[in-house]
Amino acid sequence: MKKDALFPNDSIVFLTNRVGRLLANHIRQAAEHESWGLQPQHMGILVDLWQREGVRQQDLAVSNIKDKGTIARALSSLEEANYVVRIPDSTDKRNKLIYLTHKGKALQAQLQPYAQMVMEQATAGLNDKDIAICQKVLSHILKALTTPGQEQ
Amino acid sequence: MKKDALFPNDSIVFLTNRVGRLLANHIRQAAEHESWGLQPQHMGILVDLWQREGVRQQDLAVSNIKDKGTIARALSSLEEANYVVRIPDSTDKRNKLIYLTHKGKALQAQLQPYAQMVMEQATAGLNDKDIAICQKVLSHILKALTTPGQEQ
DNA sequence: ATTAAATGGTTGCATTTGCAACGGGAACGC
DNA sequence: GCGTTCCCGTTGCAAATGCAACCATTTAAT
Repeated sequence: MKKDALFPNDSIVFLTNRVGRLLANHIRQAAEHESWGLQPQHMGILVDLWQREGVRQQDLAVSNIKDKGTIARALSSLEEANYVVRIPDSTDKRNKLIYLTHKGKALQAQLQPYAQMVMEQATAGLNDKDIAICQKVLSHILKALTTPGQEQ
Repeated sequence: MKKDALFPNDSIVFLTNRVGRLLANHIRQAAEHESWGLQPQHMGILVDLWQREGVRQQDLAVSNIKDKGTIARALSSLEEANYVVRIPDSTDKRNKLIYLTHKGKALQAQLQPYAQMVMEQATAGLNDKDIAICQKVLSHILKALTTPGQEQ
């Protein structure tokens, strides 16, 4: 049993936590001098929307691993800043479907250089295969802990 | 240039963010029914202290990637709960050195089973070599982004 | 059909957080 | 010596967050 290595600083638990905040901070700071009024919380939501629009707030809450109330408030400011719109769902009036505005779509390409710059600095010296494995492992963990009832 | 894959949900930036919070949430919830009055923020600080005691608050702030004010308040509650003590540094009276109490040290072994349980669920189906590579990549990124002036 | 249970979004509240300002202490200048 | 600058910890403030309560709507039960 070499399994005592759960709490040490090189364990996945705490590495993901710290690397995650670190990367987000760097990208945000790199892009900060621009005129976009982006708050830290907004990035994760926008990333989701760049991949799939028309989702419910609840969907965004789940994939962002945040409370639905938190998402609701973040969307209010994103809507106020004209990045997204809330469209009532005609088939189920409880839902509001979230869509990007033109401004919200354009932001992806504008932020790209900053994200790329940070990632290049972060991964300099690493080979692409290891990075791919890291992504695979993290994706696996994400799925393992979010997919509701499977194991045992 | 296959470099468009920075914002997608499978990029390291957002995987680390979400997996990090997810793992921390799971461990905390798994251990929640216990009597320890632990708050989410406390875990990261304790992990550091389990590895090296007698550090300054500033050191904890840097390694936890949090504001020094945030760390100061977290330590106040940890101190109040009798997990740590602040010892004034006699050689430099600006510093306060943080040490674990007996209760704080004992907590590591008590939390271990919960952390292990969550990690086993999270990494079931992954091979140890890939997990090790993932840790290596994340450690590399952590160092690359925290070591002040290096490349370019 | 009517009632009960479940779901989605909003809001109040308390906690957590980062930022900035402050004060005490140390290091370096003169 | 004295003053300037820097570093560390603390605290006020505003923003972000989770939780829970609430309302509207849908679905299930009878």
